[in-house]
Amino acid sequence: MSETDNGFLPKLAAHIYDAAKGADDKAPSERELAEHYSISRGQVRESLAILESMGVIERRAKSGIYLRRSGTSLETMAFFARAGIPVQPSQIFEAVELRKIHEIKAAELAAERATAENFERLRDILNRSEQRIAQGQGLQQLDRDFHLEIVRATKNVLFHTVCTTFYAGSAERLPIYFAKAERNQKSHAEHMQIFDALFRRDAILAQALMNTHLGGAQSYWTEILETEAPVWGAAS
Amino acid sequence: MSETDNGFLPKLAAHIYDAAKGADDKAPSERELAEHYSISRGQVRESLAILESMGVIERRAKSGIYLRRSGTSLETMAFFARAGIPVQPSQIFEAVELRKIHEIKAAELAAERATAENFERLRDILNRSEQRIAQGQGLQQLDRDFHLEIVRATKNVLFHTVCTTFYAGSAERLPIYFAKAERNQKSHAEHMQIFDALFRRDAILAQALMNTHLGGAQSYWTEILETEAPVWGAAS
DNA sequence: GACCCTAACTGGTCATACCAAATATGTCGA
DNA sequence: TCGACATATTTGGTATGACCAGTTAGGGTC
Repeated sequence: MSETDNGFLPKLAAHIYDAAKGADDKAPSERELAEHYSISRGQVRESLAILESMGVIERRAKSGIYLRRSGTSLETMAFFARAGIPVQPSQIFEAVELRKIHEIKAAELAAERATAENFERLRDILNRSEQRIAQGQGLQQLDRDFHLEIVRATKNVLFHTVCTTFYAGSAERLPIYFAKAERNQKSHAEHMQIFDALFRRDAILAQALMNTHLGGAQSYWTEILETEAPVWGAAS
Repeated sequence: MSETDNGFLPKLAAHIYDAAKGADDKAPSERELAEHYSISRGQVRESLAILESMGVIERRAKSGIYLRRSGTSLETMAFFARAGIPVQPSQIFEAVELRKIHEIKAAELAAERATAENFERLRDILNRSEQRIAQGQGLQQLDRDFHLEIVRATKNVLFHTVCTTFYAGSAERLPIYFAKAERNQKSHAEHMQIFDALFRRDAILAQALMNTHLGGAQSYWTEILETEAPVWGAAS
């Protein structure tokens, strides 16, 4: 969740998921988990309290711990992805649509509000993107940086937080998209165009370009969702 | 955060906030809190673990518990509001802007995707709004229902979840807006117009109307933010 | 007044125990 | 054979007490 994330929580969630999915959604008992990780029951309970507050599990008194697959909040989705728990295909489609809603508007606002610092960062990201492409590597991380920097340029911190959470939830499946070299090049070229539009403060053009840019990704994912099973985000 | 919310968490958060704001952001110790609520230290620690995972507090080993005012995630803001902890004015402004981004687009999508069920619910909300206005009462709850029903009509569950969280975070200050009768009438009239546009599947008009509708609220809050201190959401 | 040492405080962790409800097990009778 | 009932076990919920090792504050010294 926050910076205090110690890494144990996703591990525990993944453990519970693995054990629960084949056992009627029932997770191991607190005492079993404590013994498995060689920690006290109190520590297990602290972690379970957090997982319950996030809607990942449900604790029924005198009965057991049960996995909840219905959690659809942003934070929960991001957490699921981090823990390697697959999400529902419909959730992915919805996330992509919402991302489009956010970032087209972000492009418009960024064209108006971006400062020299934002442009500098964007330029740096584009330069490094070029290098990575020259080396034949995917630019999933830089793609994320580029888009989030545009959101940051809107100067709306809450907006940035929301979008960051979205990317955290999709981090697992971005590498699939950027596996093909042609997609990297196409993406980079479009990023360059968007940057130019932003730099020239052309909000209309920036919106249009972002629309096209994300539309391509959207149709790609739509296609994937219609043909493949939910293999992304599978447990490592 | 989720349905398991027992009501103790907001109370504890409010307690910590009250004690910490005048003491260099340092909260009472675990042992003090345990004695104050007549529960064991373990129970206190479970609650504190959740609060920490939400970014509300920070626990420094061997030192103490400290209030964090920087938490800007959606869930955290909503939680702050529920616990009666005032948020920063800038956060309110950002939330309003983000709400505008969301709901204008929601109006467009709803015009295309709304089903008979959605229209039925909207009609019901409008009817009840009329009754409330006739009785001279504010329609903060019905306003929320109206806007969220439009988002629901987009058929994007994640979208609806995000917007619901936003409203949860602003529930404390809505009554202020709807205290004046003229604002209620104006709001209701605009809702009627928006409904007509949606029903006629006129996405362009629906967007425009929603833009105007939210723009009015936005300028109102901007004005408030510039003139008043952050009194909304004050502890009850 | 600056500095240092010490004692109290604090979060982190563990072990143990008891409760009561839910669940599993085994027994007995039809 | 199978259903009904009594019993034993499991499980989450909660509380108590203890120890550790840094942090912090107080007191005393120079």
